[in-house]
Amino acid sequence: MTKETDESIMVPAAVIKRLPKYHRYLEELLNEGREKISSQQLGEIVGVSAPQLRQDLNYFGNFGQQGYGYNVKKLYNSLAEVMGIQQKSNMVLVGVGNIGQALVNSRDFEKRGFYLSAIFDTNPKLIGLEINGLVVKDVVELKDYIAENDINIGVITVPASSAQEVANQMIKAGIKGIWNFSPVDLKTPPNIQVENEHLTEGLLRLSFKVKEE
Amino acid sequence: MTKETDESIMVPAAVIKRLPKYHRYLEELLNEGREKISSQQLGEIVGVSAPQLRQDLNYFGNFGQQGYGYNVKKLYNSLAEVMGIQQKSNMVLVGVGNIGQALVNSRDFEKRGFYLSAIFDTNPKLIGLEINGLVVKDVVELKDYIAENDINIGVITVPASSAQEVANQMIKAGIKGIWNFSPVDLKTPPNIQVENEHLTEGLLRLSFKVKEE
DNA sequence: CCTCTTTTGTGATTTTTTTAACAATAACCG
DNA sequence: CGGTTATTGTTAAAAAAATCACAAAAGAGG
Repeated sequence: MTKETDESIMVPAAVIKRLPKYHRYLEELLNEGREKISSQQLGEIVGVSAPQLRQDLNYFGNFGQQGYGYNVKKLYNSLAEVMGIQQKSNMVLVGVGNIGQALVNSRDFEKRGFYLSAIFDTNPKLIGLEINGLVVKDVVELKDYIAENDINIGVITVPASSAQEVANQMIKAGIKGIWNFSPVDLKTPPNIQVENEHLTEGLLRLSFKVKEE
Repeated sequence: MTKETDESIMVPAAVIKRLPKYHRYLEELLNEGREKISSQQLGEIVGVSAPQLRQDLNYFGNFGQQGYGYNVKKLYNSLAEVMGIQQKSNMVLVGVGNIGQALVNSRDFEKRGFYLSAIFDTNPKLIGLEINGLVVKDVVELKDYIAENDINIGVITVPASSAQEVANQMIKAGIKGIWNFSPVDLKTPPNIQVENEHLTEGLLRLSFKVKEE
């Protein structure tokens, strides 16, 4: 009955992009105490068509039940598992500047199982400083720290000029994924996953659309 | 010779998404003193195929010259114009929390012509405080400020619970575009442009890809 | 326990996006 | 100043993504 969760079938990037959104809205529904939902209803809430939603979900398994719909809790948990946020993961952050500090202070991601384990910088004025319970370490310790502490995600919030160098060190130390806030497209081997938050690009796209209107 | 810059031909979202990247790499090339470049070469640098690059650019005009390629400076300026960053625009920011403060302090976008004109919050402890040259105003002043000061972009960095309310006020006051950092999909009329920076979604996508590998 | 209704999962179709191919055009060089 | 080469702009083909449509399955109600 259950579809092969085999990696052999490549999941389209467009589908991956929508997964977190499904997860977010399901969380809301769960908090509202909603028990079941149809693809039609969930699609309307999320802003995708019902068939698309069903097709997206079916890349990962058959989570629904004909004549009934989807159980909200079950689907929420299934998606969490698909995205790998059932088992917690540890992160390090390099670059305790503006955005870096904002991330350290907010730690919004901890409630989704992403723990910030240590933070690093090169600036001697910052090293040793405590920010929201974490002491800024010297970036020279980065490589050893990653290797010794089961870290699989690295957050890069350094200026463009040093982003690639930081990424290289993380990769050498065995990191699996990089969450990159530097306005740089990192050069990485294919087994290293990168997700970019190129904020300025977002603003430029907005500007284009505003002008277009 | 020049193609119609008519809005009648809808520009695909996929194309819009790539424009800022082209712009960024052209800026680099310009700084390196590069004078001309072929679609083949630029495509390799940016990471898109040469035909795609040409087709993308041709949505907006014929910027190249056969047998020569593209003049870097000319193309850079043309793209800047396409994206509407030739004329400066003024922004307001609401929500002087972690990310809000980071944006106010860095002001990375000012060098691209986006000026932060005023910042707002509801927290009495923050109102009156000066951050990087800007005094935090009470959010009750928001509507009048926007209406009176030629503001066309609003930055939302408030918690999810108040994001929609802030957006509503901005829209009522006549804003054109919203750069939204709240983990919420804002409900807006079709003439209002929204660009979301849903950071947590990025991290979840990364998690998925890391797990998949 | 049978019929009717709901709603999924999925194969077929349409639309969109990307890639390929090439004719047209301009620079370059002797 | 003409031939050769480079490279665009654009049309056509291929690939990818989204939508449609419907058979199959499960629940609900009598």
